[in-house]
This record gives sequence, C-alpha cells and structure tokens, in this order.
Amino acid sequence: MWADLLVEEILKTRAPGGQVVNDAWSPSGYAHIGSLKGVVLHDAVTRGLRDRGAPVRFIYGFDDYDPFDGTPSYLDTERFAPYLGMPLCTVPSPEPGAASYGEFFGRRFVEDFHRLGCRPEVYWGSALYRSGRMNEAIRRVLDRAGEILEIDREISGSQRTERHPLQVICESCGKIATTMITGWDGREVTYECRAEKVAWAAGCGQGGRRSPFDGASKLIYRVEWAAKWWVLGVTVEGAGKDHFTRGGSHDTASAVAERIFGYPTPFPIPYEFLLIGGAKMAGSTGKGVLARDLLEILRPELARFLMVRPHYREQKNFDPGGETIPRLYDEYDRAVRAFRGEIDEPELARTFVYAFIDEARPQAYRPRFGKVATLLQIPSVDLEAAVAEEKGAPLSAADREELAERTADARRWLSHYAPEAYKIEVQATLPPAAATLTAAQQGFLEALAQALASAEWRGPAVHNQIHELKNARGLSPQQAFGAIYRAFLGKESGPQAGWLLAALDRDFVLERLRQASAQRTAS
RNA sequence: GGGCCGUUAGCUCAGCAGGCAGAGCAGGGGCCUCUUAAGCCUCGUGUCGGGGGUUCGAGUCCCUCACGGCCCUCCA
Repeated sequence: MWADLLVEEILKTRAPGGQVVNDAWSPSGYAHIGSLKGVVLHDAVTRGLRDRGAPVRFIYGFDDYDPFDGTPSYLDTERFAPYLGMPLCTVPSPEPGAASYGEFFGRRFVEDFHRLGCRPEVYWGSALYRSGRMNEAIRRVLDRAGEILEIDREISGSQRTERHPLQVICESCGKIATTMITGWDGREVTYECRAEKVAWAAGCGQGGRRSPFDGASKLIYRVEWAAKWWVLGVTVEGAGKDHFTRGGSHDTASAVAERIFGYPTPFPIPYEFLLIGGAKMAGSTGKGVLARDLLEILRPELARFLMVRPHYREQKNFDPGGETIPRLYDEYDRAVRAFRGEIDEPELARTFVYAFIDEARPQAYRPRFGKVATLLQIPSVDLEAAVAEEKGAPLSAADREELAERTADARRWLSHYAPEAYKIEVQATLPPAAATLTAAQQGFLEALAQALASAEWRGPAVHNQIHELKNARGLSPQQAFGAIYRAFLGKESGPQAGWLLAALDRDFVLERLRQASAQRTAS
C-alpha cells in the first residue's frame, strides 16, 4: 500500500517530532475533483502517521487572499465583473450565508471533504495575513527581493522583472492583482495600481504608499508557498504533478524556503491526476467534473476508495460508464472482507484502512451491487426479503441502511451509466428481435402460453413450467430462454424467466407469447 | 523540447523493498427437481510492449527503443 510506504519514508527522513501535514486550495469556485484528491491523499497520509503513533496535525488552507481572476460559467459574469482583481475574501458571496466569495466556496468544499471523512484543521489565508502571522515573512521577502528574483531566474528561467514578490491591496480600488510595488523603505512600500498589469482586471491607476503588513499585502504564489511552510511549520505537503515539473512552482518554493527562510522543504508528494472520462478540466472555468459531481456519481465510501486505491503516482481515468461502478463496488466489498480477515488480501485490507469513512459502517451486510441492480428491476421482488434470505438472517437496521444506499446507487447507475445489456425492460410491444425466432422456438412459446393459462402465477411454478416444456420439446436452454427474452425484452438474456413473467400481468404474458409464436419469421 | 505515468490472461487491473506469473469479470464444466443474469463448486502455459544489461535468479533493478496518456500559463 503506497500510503504505508510514504508514512514509513516520512518517519525515516523527517524529524522525529510531530508532523504537520498541509494542503491548500484557492476557493475561486466550486472545487474540482483534483482538489478533492489532494485532501484525501493528505488525509490518508495523516491517518497512516496516526496509525503508527506519530504525533500529527493535518491543516488545510483556503487561499482566500488570492485574487479573483475569472467568473466561473455558473455565475453571472456581469454581476461579478467589478470584483475581478480583488482578493477572494472581499468579493461578495454568490449566495447569502457567507461573508465572502472565498468563504462561500471554501465552506462548500469543507462539506464535500467532510463527507469523505477528511477533517483537517481549516485556516484561511485572509486571517493568516490580517493577523500579522505573515509579517515576518513579508519583511524578509522585501528585504531580500533581489535574491528571490535571482532564485526565480535560476530555477524556473523566469524573465520576471517585477522586483518585489509581493502584491499590495490598492487603497483606492481594493484590487490586489493590479498593483506593482515600486519601492520599500523598511516600513512602507510604494505602489502603483496599473490598468494593464493583467488582462482580466483593470487597475484604477492610483498609487500610494502603505505598510505591507497585517493584511495589506500578499506574497506571490511561489514565495507564499515557501513562507507558509516556514510560518506554519509544515513538514509534509504534496501537490499535483503540474506543480512538480522541473523548474516549476515547487522547485522555486523549495529554493526560497531553504535559502531565504532556512527552512527544509516539506516531504514532497507529487501526485498524478484523476481523470474523469478522460478529461481533467479546471474548476475556475466551471467546466468539467466538480468535487460535488463525483459525489453525485459515487457515494462517499466509493469516491474515497477510488482516490486511495491506485498508487498516487498513477494516473487514473475513471469512466463511470460501462461496468466501472459495479466493479468498483465489488472491489470495495472485497477490501471490506479483506479488512475483516475473511479473505487473504493484505494489500486490500490496508487499502481499506485508508479508504473507510466510518470504520464501523461496513459491519452491515453487503449484497452485491450487480445483484441489487438486477433484483431492483424485477417488480415482484421484495428486495429486503431477498437480501435477508441470502444473508440467512433478518436484516439489521444497518443492513437496511446499506441496502438503501446500494439501491439508490443502483437506480442512478441504471438510469445514467449502465450498458443497455444490464437494463431489463419489458417491451410494451413485440420487440423486432422476436422476428428471428425459429419455428421450434415459436412452437415452444405457443405451448407455453397454453400451459401458463392455468398455471399457478408465481415465480417457481412458472419457472418449472418453462423447464418442463423445454425438456419435453428437446430445446436447449439457450433456445428456450432466449425465445422468452426476445419476446419480452428484445434481448438474448435476462433475469430468471419464471419470476420475470410472474411479475407481469398474466393476460399480457399470454397475449405476448401468442403474438411471438404467430409472427411470420424471416426464415 | 523537458517532466511524470502507463504498456501483465478476451476485458478491467493486482503483483514493484528480485525468488516457481495473480484476482475480478467474461468464457468452459458441474451442483441446487431447473445453466439463462439470484446461490455454490471447478477450470487460467499468458513473448508480463521490444531490445540490451546487472544477478544464481528480473513484470519486479539499470540502460535503451516503441506506442499511449497527462503535465510543464497560480488550474491537483
């Protein structure tokens, strides 16, 4: 299990004291799936460290001092246009109930990752700056701006000419993305708010002089990353591979951390992307898969399992279509059984340790997902009774809850993602596929109609009738059952035929059997 | 151009601190009076992408090539 190996490596290479695991995200819209993967990954590592008895804190930052740099597609562009360039914490919330835009989306995301069992200590960038905790870092960065510019050029080949790696909030217009610092005297900075500094927001053209401390300014991204490590004492922090490219933001942040702050780079965890249906897509554009979208597709247990199961360096492409979801369900159930010691799969058992939301929950009886999906589609089946029979004991409250979850998931799967072959739908009229019936099959159906006219209208009785006639007429199971499925479902196979027919209206069944047997066949 | 990852049974993938190739699904066979999507038992010789190398021994380490995916713009 990769998380175990990481934990081991962390304990081996980091100071024996407590670990501080950090992750952060800029709340510029609804979080997308990758941000969620980040939280889960850091939570897993935290869980692993805790499991080994190591003192550990997991902190999570919302970078709501970052500038608002674009309106997501699901919001009104015109309404938010005036706020472009301001810190996310001073942009109004799109809905009532939050003090700011950043807080609104931050809180939404907290809800999402809480559902996945991640409960880091949350902190806000705005509070970090306003409280003065970043002051010393800001001072140091301003004093050594030249060195940082050098580091930037050396590591990333950046052509950045802006000397001060700091952005101050314009006192006139409140924007932070548009300002340029022109001087630093050890107490205050002078700045200009420029109309064309960035393409997506216009500065007011004013300038001024102010103290950069206590929330008046924010470090630029790469430098801020290093500063936060230092200020918060971070010892473990991963990021997506986009940050870990050579000369990328992580390289720069590491160099700044070590050379400017004299602080060792936290244990790095560069992780691969989770693709959904082959696409990644960004949250700020509003396109693509949001964290909450995934939670619409998969219940929290499975969503977390999906992110924890593959090696963190492995790119995973999750395509909810086909048999992906039933397979994921089966795999999760196997992990549960492995954890309980029912099957010998140590790797899976460990995976479960990192995947579970609520350790106690999986004690419930777990009927196979595919089976639930099938039974669900046969009207006569009492799901709870059927599952209780399989279990061999009455269902507990937890069993029923589990079954209800699965039933809801199965319904969703069937209506949105399941291949046609898994859908059982009795056709309202004789399906075209019935035209391919052979004479022998038609004879069989005709005889079946006669026999069923007076048979007991229950699954087992109908089932026996089918078998008797099949045997009497020397038909293979394929021929006999295939004929029934074609006549009713328009397909080659289906659920147990006796129960299927008994679930339907008798007259309807008899009529359909006669239609199918009377139809002229191509052959 | 640089980086990361992938290429293992028909399909989806495990296996990667080197030691006789695995699972699930599909498929074959069998049981439950009944093979037809519920349950149970049983069956897996595949150039582990190609080629070198290290080793007593390599999917498992090193080099190299090919194909595929993604990333290098503050998007995980």
